[in-house]
Amino acid sequence: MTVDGEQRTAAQGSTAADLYAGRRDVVAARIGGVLRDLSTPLAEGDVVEAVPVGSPEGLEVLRHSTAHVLAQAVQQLHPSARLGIGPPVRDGFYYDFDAEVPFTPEDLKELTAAMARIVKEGQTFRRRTVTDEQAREELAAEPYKLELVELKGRAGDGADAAEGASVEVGAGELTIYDNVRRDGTVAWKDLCRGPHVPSTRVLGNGWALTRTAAAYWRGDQANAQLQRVYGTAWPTKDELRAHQERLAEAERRDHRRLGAELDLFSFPEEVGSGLAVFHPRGGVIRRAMEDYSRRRHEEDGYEFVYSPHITKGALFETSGHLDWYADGMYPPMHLDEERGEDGAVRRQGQDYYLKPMNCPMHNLIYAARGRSYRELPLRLFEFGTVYRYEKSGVVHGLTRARGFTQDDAHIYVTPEQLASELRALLDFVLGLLRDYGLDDFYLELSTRNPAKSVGTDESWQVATDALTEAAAGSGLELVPDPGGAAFYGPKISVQARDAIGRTWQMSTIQVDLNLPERFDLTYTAADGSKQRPIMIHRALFGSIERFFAVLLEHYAGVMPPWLAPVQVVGVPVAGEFAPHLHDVAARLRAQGVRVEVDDSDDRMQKKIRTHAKAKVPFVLIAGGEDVAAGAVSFRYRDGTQDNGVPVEEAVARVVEAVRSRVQV
RNA sequence: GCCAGCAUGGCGCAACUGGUAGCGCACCUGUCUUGUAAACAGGGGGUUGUGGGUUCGAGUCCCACUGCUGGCUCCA
Repeated sequence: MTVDGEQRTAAQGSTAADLYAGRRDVVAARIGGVLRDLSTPLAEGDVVEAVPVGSPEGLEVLRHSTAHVLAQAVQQLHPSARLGIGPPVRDGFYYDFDAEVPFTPEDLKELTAAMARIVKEGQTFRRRTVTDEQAREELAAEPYKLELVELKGRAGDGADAAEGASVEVGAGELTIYDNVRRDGTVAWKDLCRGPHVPSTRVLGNGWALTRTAAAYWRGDQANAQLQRVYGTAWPTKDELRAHQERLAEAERRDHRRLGAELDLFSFPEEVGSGLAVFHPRGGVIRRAMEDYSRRRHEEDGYEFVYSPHITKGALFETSGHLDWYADGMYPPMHLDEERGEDGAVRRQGQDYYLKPMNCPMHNLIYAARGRSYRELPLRLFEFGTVYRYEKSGVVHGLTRARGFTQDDAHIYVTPEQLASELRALLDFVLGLLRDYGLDDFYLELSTRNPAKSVGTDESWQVATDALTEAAAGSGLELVPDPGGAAFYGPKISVQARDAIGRTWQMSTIQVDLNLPERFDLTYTAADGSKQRPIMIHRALFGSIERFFAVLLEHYAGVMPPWLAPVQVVGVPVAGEFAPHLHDVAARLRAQGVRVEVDDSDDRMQKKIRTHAKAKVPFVLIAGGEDVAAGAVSFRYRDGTQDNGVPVEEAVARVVEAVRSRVQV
């Protein structure tokens, strides 16, 4: 047989476990290309590869096995709990249960203790094949597992019955895993495709339960709600700790936390859920972001428009938004209705809606007069604030708000212009994102969902082809997202990875042949005929508030100087040196630098601490030596110093850092 | 919207099984002021998210609402 690329012979009846007896890190084997348990007997000619616990597949096996131990613990402590699905997920696993009483944090502690006992006991996972018949019999008390068995019998193989279901029932035969105690008795069993680690001991102490949550059976809101327990699992305790440290780092960067700490924005309860107010310091950052974007758009041929926040409902009937998204819109205000004394309507009222989108307004601007092909591409841009009635459970800081401002542009082109405009647009978008400090991207192509879309197949094909071509031209990885498009057209979205590796959906570019139709938009072509323009929707930040949050988390609040609320603070070593710093500050201010001098009666060390915590990019310190030399001393945010820098040079250094938008 | 948890001065937290609110930072006042992350002293500030209930008595118990957190569903 072939073992990890080498020819070897093995005794009759030996297993993969025998081959890797000396390697404790091997948790499974790939035999003939299929992931199998180590206990699998080998046959002549088998091609065997080790699956180490640290490999992506090894981690999945480890995590899935940990999920089994969790389920065993749950049924041990809560015998009436019925089993749902328990797959591995990123960094860990979950298992869903139909439990009479929802789990509490205390339950989590008890479950952890019960799991630790099972792990320590060293139960082995034993695989056996069962017929559908046997499975139905053995799982008579597990209605959810039965449902998976039934689904397997129907179209497909059941693996697509629900997210994660593939770990329970694979293609072909059904298998049940018994958890066997040392004395040979069966502690617990579960319908499962496997494979599993050989013994619960392998799990060691590299796992932890993290939280409980509710989840709908098979991911459908119409189904029963199950109790989900999440956990994380790693090959070693050190790796578990490292993972927990990464979570702690993400928490330290949380924009909601930094927003309060740095006095940038808040969500007053009096205003309403999901509605932010920006404080002066947050306002500076936001304005710097917007100003730069505005300038770049001007340079790239965009024209700026403005539109109201509220409109009559008919506009959203024309656009189709009321058909598709009425639930996500704030309910209408019914205005102007008059009734007689008999209660009968004398004058018909009107429904007004807060706008959830800017595009219908921009279409009206386009349609305000006849358009010539000479005007195209016509690029209309607006920082347009929109309002969406997000469901209460999804509102999340600035990243999922009920009121937010899109940097929204609609570009009207002739069919001939579409391809080149898209290509240029993608360049423009990526370039601008890089200027804000993001530089690791991939693209996603969201295509038509037939159940949720309007328009002809041809128009969707044209639009999708144009986007695919533009994406290919960028050289970036393109991930398909079938059915992910909005109702009016396909889209490319730019996904950006931040400083700690998380990905965020940033810009979107959508090609739309449907709204121009609905709004009956036309232009006069060179031959005098009326033609239909194609519309491109694009948002670069998506939402300014959300982009603000992403940048804040990306930089962990340590904003590059051009975005920092206060760019320079002068700290005199003693009060008598303050005038020197005020002179320096005046020179900086004349160059547009946001600078303050700390005249408070704190001691110098305290002032440094204060401004370090505020993450001010440049602290300029001046004492007797600096004044005598006509210099200042730099203290950077990482604690490094550059002392005795001549004032002229210091000013130039700060101005250049701001101008070039570098991080310091 | 659903499930669970949480809500105490601006921020972070404390107050045993119900006995009438305290600390640190921040803020204000005064004194102090020479080299890179916290000088010292004093002071002000909370009807414990809102409304109702139980109780002799509620920050602590119950109900509703509002908001937040973590998931699920959703995200034009």
